[in-house]
Amino acid sequence: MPESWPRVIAHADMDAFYASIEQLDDPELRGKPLLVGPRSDRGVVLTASYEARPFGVGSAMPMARARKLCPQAVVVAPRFERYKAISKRVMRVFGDFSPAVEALSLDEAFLDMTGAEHIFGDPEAIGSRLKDAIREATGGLTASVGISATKYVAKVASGHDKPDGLTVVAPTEARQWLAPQPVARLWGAGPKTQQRLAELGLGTIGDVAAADPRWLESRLGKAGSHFHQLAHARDPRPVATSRAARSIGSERTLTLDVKSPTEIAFQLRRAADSVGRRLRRHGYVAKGVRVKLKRSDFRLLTRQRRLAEPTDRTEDLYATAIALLPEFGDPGPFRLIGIAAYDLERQVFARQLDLPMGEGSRSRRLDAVLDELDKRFGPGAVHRAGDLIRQSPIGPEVNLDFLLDDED
DNA sequence: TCTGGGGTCCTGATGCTT
DNA sequence: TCTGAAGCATCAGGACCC
Repeated sequence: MPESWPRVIAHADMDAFYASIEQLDDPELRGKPLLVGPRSDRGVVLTASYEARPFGVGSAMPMARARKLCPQAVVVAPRFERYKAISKRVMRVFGDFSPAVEALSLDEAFLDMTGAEHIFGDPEAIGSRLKDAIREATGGLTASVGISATKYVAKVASGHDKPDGLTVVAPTEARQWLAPQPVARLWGAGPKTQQRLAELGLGTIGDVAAADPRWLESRLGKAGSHFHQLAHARDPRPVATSRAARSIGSERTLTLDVKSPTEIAFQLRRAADSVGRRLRRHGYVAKGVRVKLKRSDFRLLTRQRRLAEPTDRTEDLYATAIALLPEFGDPGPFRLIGIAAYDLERQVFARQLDLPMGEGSRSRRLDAVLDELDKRFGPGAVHRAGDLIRQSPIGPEVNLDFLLDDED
């Protein structure tokens, strides 16, 4: 590896992922402008195919506007299960190239390829082999790849020549390469920050690099010094292979705004059910519940409450959400209703510990589990709290879900 | 034109503890 | 016992990303 490459980081980004999958699955859609998103007008475009983009249509655009701009576009409802399945294939390809893969979403990831030149060749060779492998594994989907020595520059590079692009930026050239690009390419600078930067007379990444970092921080807070670092192509963040979730939520924009307490309660129940299911599936308990309501005028309101006991039970989430409602002091109507579980903690499932499932009534089986834990960890090392055994020396929690016959 | 759903992180206000 | 400052946790809101 040349000494000028302290790390080799690739960022791979699938091109118009959802739309390309729809075109792959249905040859009729190939070569046509296509929008993936809700068929109703109350929503936004998830992905527009490259044929639709010349009409000015892009993701996150309100569906109603997209249809006006491109009336001939075919609209397809998203099929997330299908996208997940293809994503798995793509991620497996990434895993063949590097043990250090950080997935950012279904369709993009960072790969730390440091030291892999001996196997795959120089950065250009790595990039084209990666693209070929993706195309082969998916039956024809393309990805754009950026390669540099930092995550940030690799990310900007992958977006430089879309679709089906490959951009390699040597670390010695990174700063110069970034300089003429607009501040919109700063990762983390959205519309508000771009506006602020413009007011400060900063239009390009080079302008940000040339600015005094203390002055930037005084104007933009922590983000100011962060942007200054990025503008100098400095980004020491490692490719993080795993991260624990911090919150799990479910929210829905309703077809019509709702005001009736019954309807609000029904939506909270639906959201609590979805969140509870996902907490249990992923082995988390939550220590807090947050309710989210969006008024008809789009003002977003949140209220949250910490729980006396961590939980993954739908009933607890729902009851807490209902109890939070009076704290909003706003009767609605609301266009969006949602719940999030936050302050998550991993728990160890009794099944994973190979504890006895026991026989007979629930309380008899519970006694059997407690006896076994006493034997393994000493009397009193664990105790029961609700439907969990807490303070286990082998993990934060032991879940007794399997004793709950009436659980879903 | 009229604004999704899944998240993360940051900031400022507030209240509790020492 | 009172008071204030410092430190910390929590909460609500906002910006951002894909």
